[in-house]
Parts: sequence; C-alpha cells; structure tokens
Amino acid sequence: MNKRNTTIQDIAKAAGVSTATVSRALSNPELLSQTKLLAVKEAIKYTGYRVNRNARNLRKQKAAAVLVLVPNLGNPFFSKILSGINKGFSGTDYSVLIADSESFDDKTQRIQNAFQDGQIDGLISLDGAFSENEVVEISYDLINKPVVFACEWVENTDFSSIRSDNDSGARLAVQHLYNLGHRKITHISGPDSNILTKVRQAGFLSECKKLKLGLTNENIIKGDFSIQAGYAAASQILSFSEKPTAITCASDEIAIGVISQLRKAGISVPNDISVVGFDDIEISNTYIPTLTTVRQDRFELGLSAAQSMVESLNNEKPQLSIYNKVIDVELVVRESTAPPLSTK
Amino acid sequence: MNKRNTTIQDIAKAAGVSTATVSRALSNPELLSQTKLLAVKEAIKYTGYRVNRNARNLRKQKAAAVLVLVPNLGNPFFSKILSGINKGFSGTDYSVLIADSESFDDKTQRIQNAFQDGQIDGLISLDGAFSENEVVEISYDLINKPVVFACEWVENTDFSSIRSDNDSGARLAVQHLYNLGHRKITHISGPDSNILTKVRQAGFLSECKKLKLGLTNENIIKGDFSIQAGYAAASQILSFSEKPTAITCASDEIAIGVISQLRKAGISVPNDISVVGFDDIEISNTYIPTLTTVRQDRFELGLSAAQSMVESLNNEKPQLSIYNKVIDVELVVRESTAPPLSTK
DNA sequence: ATAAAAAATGTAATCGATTACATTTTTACT
DNA sequence: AGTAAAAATGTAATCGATTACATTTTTTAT
Repeated sequence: MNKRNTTIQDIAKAAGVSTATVSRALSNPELLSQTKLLAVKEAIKYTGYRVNRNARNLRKQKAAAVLVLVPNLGNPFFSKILSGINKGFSGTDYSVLIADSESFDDKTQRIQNAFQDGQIDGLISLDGAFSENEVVEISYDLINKPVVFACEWVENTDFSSIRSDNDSGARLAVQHLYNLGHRKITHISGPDSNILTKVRQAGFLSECKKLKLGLTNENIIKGDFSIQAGYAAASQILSFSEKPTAITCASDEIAIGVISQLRKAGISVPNDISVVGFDDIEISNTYIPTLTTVRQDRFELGLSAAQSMVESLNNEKPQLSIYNKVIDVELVVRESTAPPLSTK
Repeated sequence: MNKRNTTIQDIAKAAGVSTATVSRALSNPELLSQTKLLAVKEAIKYTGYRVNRNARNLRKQKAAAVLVLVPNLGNPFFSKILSGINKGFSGTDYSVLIADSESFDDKTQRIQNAFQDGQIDGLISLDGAFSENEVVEISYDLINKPVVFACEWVENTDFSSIRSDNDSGARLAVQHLYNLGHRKITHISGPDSNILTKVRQAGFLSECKKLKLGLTNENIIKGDFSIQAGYAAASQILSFSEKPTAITCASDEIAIGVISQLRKAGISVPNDISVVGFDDIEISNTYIPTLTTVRQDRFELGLSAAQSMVESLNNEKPQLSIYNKVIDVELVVRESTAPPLSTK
C-alpha cells in the first residue's frame, strides 16, 4: 500500500514524451499535436494518474480553495446558503473551506493567516460584523484578493456583495399589514450592530412614515434574531398600555418566539395580533399558524456568491471591479396575518 | 504587492542559521539550543513569516485537511453537527473541507479523488448511504486512511463511528407513551434504506413486544425524514378505522408535519393523539404544541467525530483500531404528549 | 526548393519546506 | 586531558508539477 505515487514522470515515460508535454496535456491540451495528446491521455487513463494538488499549487502559487466564513455554523439559517455556495463550486477545481466566526478570538487574523499560508485564494463571508479597524486591516492585506460578502456585508467598504433586497422586504411587510387595515405596527429588530437590522429597520420606519402611520418609540423593540428575543419582545409588548395590532419581525425565529409567547398569554395570532416574519425558513410553512413572511432565496444568495467568486478567481487581471447583486425578495402570505379586530 | 514571499531561506539568513534549523524551530523546537531557537523566533516575529502550506504538505505528503461529507447541506439538521466538527478542529492545523453528497453523481469517486489528489488526509462522513460495492471500493483505497462515520454509519463494516443511542431513544419514546397509558401506538419511519430508520424501527418494535402491545402492520408507516412525510403519514392515519392514540416519529420534522396535518383535520395534539419526535431540533421547543422528543446531542456527535479523527491523524502508526462511541440520548417531555382520552 | 514563421516538444530551473545524512560542538566520564 | 557519546547544526536531495527558454519539426510563402 505504500508504493510511490504515480507522477508526471511516469506518465512521460509511458507515453514517450517529456514532463512538459504531460503537463501541457493537463492544462493546455490545445498546444499539443493529436498524436502526443492521445498518447498522454492513454497513459493517464491506464495508470489512473491524478495530479498532486500540493505540487501544482506550490508551483502555481495558489491554493485552489476558498474560505467561507459563517457567523455561527450552528444556526440552521446558514445551511441553505452553504448549500448554494457548494453548488456554485461543484464542477470547479476549488475546494470549499468552512470556518465558524464564533470559534476564533480574532477572525481577522484567521483570515489573514489563511491567505498568507497559501491555504485559500478567496474569501466568501456570510459575516458582516467587521469593525472599521478590522476592515482596514483585511483590506490592506487582501488587496487583489477576491472577497465577496453574501447575505450580510460591511457598510462603507468596497467589497463585492450579494444581498437580498432587505429594504423592500421590510416595506412589503408594512404594506401588507397596512392593506389589511393595521395602523399600529411594532417592529422587532435584530442586534443594533447588524447591518440587516439597520436596513430592515430603516425600511420599516421609512414605509411607516410614507403611509403616515404615527411613529412612537414603542414602534421598535430591540433584540437579536433568536427565538428568545421573540419571547422577550412579546413580554414587553404585553406590558404596553396600548398594544399594536400587528408586528413585523427581523427574522422568522423572532416571529415564532413572539407567537409562542403571545399564545401563552392567551393572545391569538392572527386573531388578536398579526405577525410577519423575515427569511422564510423551513419551519415557517408548517408552524402553527403558518407564517406570513418575507422570503429571501438563501440558496440563490450562496450560489451567486460562489459564481461571482469563481469568476474573479478565473480572471487573470487584478479585479478592482466590485460586483454587487441584490436579489429580490417576495412576500409570502400565510396564516399569521389577518385584518385587525376592530375592522371585523 | 507582488513582492516575493518570505521564505524559510530569508529567516535562515536573518537568524544566521541554516534552513534546517529554521524548519526544526518550526516543528521540533526541542531539538534546538536556546540561543538559536530564540534567534529564529525573533526573525519570524520580525518578518511575520508563515510557512507555506503547499510546500510543507508536498514534502510531507499530506494535506492537512479532512473532508466532511454531508448527505444534504441544505438540511439544517446537520449544521449543529458541522459546528461540533469545526470546534473539534479549531486549534489544530487541519482545515475542514465540506462536500454535499447531493451534488455528486458518484460520491465514492469524489472521495477517492480527494484522497488521491492529496487534498485530504481523512474523511468524516455524516452520510451512511453507501452500497456494499461502494464500501468495498472505498475500503480498498482508504486502507490506513482514517475514516469516521458520524450520526449515520454503514452496517457490517469496520469503520469507526460515533452515533447516538438510537435504540434506547426509540424505546424511551414507547415507554413514555406506555406509562401515560397508551396501548395503540404507530411509528412513522424514515426511508427503508437508512440505517437510523432501521435501528429506531427495530427499537420501537422490540419495545412494543416487550410491553406486550399487539403489533399489526398498521403499526409502522414508511416515509422519509421530512415534514412532507409527516403530512402523508397523518393522512394515512386519518384513514385508519381504528386510530392510534399515540405516534412516535423517526424525526422531529415528521412529527411537526403530522401535528400540522392532524390539526387541519380537526384532531388535536396531545388531546386526541400524542406525538413524540426524534432529534430535538431547534424548533421543537417552540412549536405549538412544544414537542416531546428524543434529544440527540448533535454538537457532541460532531465534536467527538472530529476529536477521534484528530487522534487518528496524529497517530504515527497505521490505525487498524476502530473507534466506536455511542452517545446517550435523552427523552425530553413537553406538551405534545398526554394520557389518552379514554383514561381521562 | 528554401527561408521565415509558426507549431510542437524538450530541458532544466523553480515553487518552499522537510529530512537523511554528514559534520561540528558540547557534555560526560575516566 | 583525552575520548566516546550525545546534542546541535549544516548540506543538499527531495516532494511533484509548471513554465521560461531552447530546440526541433512542420507549415507557409515565394
């Protein structure tokens, strides 16, 4: 079992050509005559030869791998995006390396190291939580290295990014509730620092203003994207003297938490209060009640990011161009929204 | 930006030693005198040198990476396992490569290629769906290469595996229902070919027998692990002349599908029928009703698999030893189970 | 038929680290 | 002090592919 690997030398000998010719057969077959090409191909088929990635990468000074940085791998939200990314790289020569932001004290360092070690050629980040300092740091080192942000992104930077149309999403939710007759709407938001939070919140506020819904500081409740945040927000809402008739949430998880908690307090969704989520995760279509939500196409998000990365990688020239793509979202109306009580 | 990389040569020159000494400082520092070691360390710190992975791997004939094969990346069930695996490799020199079984026509080929290309040193498979032929194929090629199955596994083979105690899980569910007073219980099963299906089903049947519950061919309904399978199974159950008073499911997703569908038919869970899931996925604790289920610790499953892999990898000797670990499961009692109507 | 241009092929250096083997330095012991 | 053993260090081959440059072969044009 420990016999030497088949190398390009062996193929050269077997096919009666030089190693250069074998190498060319591998990467630039159009440079060869039919005869030699065939001879090499036969030898390769016969021996079952495969190129040694490490040797090739060493010589070519590349890694043939990209790093995908996930804010929290344990969160199922990201798996569909990962699936899309994987799809985008299948059929290419690139490997997909996955790292979990949570498992590093210093993710910037981690990224830089991976590049410097020659472990990766590019970075796809699903994590937009980089401080200004960190961005400066990676920007400096990663100049001319392809970087794509997917789903989340970093404000005021010029990295490529693929994102959903979060602003529209937030507005669609408000419009839907407005059309049902709701006038008092609360938004449950994500963590302050998160870019998605900001954009969705801004969209919410802006749409409310446009529709001339009076805004108070009870219109927005801060949380994070978790089910627990939904619990907490619901408890808070229960304490309001004048309760909203509808709630839009920055995530489906929040929405589920809210509904579950409201129900415990004897408040029915959608009869007493309507709830709209965001994301359209798997469960939304089966939750009781099924969830009205803003669907973002996570698979497509990942796929696009991967494709744009592959394109950058295949580009010879240093790509100073920034690729931005905004993917449409869609309001999916289900059971968790209904006209407010007063209009019934 | 295109200046030459810092190499071991540069460090050697800067520290006034040979390249061999630098290399030793990196991998066998105990071989060096304090003086030289310090000199090298200084030079490394000063230059910010990092070893080139490709060069090292080429020379050492290894990849410093493992492949994780996931049956379906889009399925959130696996993300927690992935998270555990990642954790297990953090702090090591190994990279984690992820592949989605679904995206290959021939996953066996894919695995073999990855090994032959020198892309990976080991395989962690969350996918147990390998035919006998396939197993023979990979066994032959992967002899002396560490392989660990996590969560799923392949019957009658001697690969290492980390798995949950699925048999106990299935029994716990039945016992719980029995203790509540249920005597007519139906099991909704996964795909026939799946090993988890088989084991959980066997556990179910065996426990029913033990408790002297009469078994008919209506006791088991085949499906897959999906919510949709739950829908279908529920519809089938609705058509039974004599309905069960309780249902155990091979997954939480099935359970959720069942509950949702039963509810549509006006049957309440747990008032009319009790339902037990399997897995304890995120949503189970928030679903309405919250789900009684068998918890398997997916993070731990991944973590253990990674740790056992790291150990194998660090072992100089060819590891003929097979490592098997069974992780305890736990019954989590929530709202979806209650005594049957007749006893109330 | 012949020179020039184009195409095909070969030779050998190279990518950057590791390590077998050789050599030098230090330590231990009589 | 002298010598053997142990420790530290150095030299140079090696891992396996790519590619600049050199050389040979074929094609094209006159």
